[in-house]
Amino acid sequence: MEVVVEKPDVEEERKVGCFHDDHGGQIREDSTLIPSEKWAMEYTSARPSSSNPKDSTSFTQEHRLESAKAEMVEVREENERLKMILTQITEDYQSLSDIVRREQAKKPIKNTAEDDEVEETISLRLGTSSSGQRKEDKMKIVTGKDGERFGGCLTLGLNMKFEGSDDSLKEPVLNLSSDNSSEELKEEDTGAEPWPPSKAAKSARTGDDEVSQQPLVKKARVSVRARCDGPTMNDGCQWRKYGQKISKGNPCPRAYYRCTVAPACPVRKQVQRCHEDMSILITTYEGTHNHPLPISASAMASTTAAAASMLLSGSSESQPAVGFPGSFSTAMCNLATSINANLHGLNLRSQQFHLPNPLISSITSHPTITLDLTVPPSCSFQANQFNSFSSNFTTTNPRYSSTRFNISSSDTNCLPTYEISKYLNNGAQPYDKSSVSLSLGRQPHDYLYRSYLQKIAKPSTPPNQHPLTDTLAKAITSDPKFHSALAATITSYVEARGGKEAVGHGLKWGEQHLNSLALPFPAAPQGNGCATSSYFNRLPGLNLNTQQGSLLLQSSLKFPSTKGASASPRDHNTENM
DNA sequence: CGTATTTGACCCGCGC
DNA sequence: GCGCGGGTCAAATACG
Repeated sequence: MEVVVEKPDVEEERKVGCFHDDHGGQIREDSTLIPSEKWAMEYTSARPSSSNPKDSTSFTQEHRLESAKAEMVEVREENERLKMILTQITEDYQSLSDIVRREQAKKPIKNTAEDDEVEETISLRLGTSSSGQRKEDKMKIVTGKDGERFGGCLTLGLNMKFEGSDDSLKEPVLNLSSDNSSEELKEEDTGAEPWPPSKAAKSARTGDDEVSQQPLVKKARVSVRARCDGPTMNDGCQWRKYGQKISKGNPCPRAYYRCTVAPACPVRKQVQRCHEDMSILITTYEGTHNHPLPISASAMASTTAAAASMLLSGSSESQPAVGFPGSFSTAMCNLATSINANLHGLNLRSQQFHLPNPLISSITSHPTITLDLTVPPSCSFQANQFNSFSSNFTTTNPRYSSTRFNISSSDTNCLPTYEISKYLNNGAQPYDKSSVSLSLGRQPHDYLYRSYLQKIAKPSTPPNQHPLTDTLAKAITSDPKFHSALAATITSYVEARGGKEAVGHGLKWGEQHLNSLALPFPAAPQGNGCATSSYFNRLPGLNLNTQQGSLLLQSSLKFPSTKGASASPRDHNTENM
């Protein structure tokens, strides 16, 4: 990185470029003055103001000098912040490496066949308890306890889920009912959804014999509906078509693909156009990659993994945690973040993202989660004009009231915004009595601010609503799973923004930041919104603004990326394998 | 010529 | 037990 110190006469125009260039250099080594700063010092000292009485613009030059100095200070402060972030990342990386090393040391060396057990962490926890239950359209999800096992970024969501494990996870059985969603199920059934269990059994041929251990277990599937011009979504992975069938109820042929990144990768996907709207492409993923993935592919993979983990995390709903739906929220955060990080760059015609009702289905006893990118959101974030997408998610578990998640994103150049609005009508109420809306995304500042102002201006929140910050604070402090969810969100976002530099840091980054900041946070804050704000504001790069009924968790994380725009998730998908 | 895709045959689970 | 339908295999074909 070369920095050219220009003469003052010509510097004015290039100064900004110098600052920009210097960022990496500052972070890299210089702890003192950057060259441009040095120049500013020399310039200011060597050229006293009004040295030339003839110069009628001396005042202007002096003014420029002042502003230049101010910019220097800002840049220097920014430099310090970036250095702190880098230091923290380095430390986190070290700690994560230690953890991984310890994990590997604990376990005997596994062969590649056993590596497939990573995939089993999904399949072993999902499935019907008995085939007879299918008639009742009910599904039992069985969760395991081997959540500690993880492999690579793909299992991030799953891994995170179990990091926050507690007693609620030890009740592994949950009945997920889709009774109130039969219509949607039918619709999906005529589409690309069915994935008979025979396939899972067949997959045993390819090496993983977990089916023999749990013959009734079905793999989780993630179906993505999106408007797509191309024959398939560019999800960053490499696929080989191995079959095509005309399925019943849909004249459009269904194509079968398998992942060819690794020879023994068990991941399959089905691609089928919706016969009702030929512009909609239905892609169904099954399985977990047993190999490292490029950033572009891991984005989609982590999204599907997060979606799958959200299926799994429904198990925690059987025991509602105090304040927030625990691992479910974690998985949702992972999903939301993964989606945010992922969907830019897919060759989608629409980036509206909608998780319709029902989201979770049990067609052919396969737990399936559908991510619908085709339905406009019903919320106020109609940000399509900003190249955004949003996701609405609604659980249909009749045991609990609607839990709604909204994931929105827009311009990748804009700061991401994590919004948790209407989080619990009453802090004392368990989440299952409340409407929960979680929004994660990137909004243009102006638009976000506008909608934000609208929310503030519109006193739609119930008069008896407790201060949001109280509720959130309680949730964070009382529910470690929400804590984990937040950490996962931050971590996932960091990975998405930081690319290779951040991938591999795992969840520890967000977790540790939260942990490190949790200490001064009162265990049971009482109506102290400032405490909450300061709590988040101390998180590097995160700004939290709280208002009644809405909470903005604004991230301005900046990474010393070598490429100026490489932090954009869109760029991650430009790598097409 | 190597690789990817196509396509008919086959397998298997499930419902009747 | 039989038929149906989804999923996979593998030979044939297409493509670069």
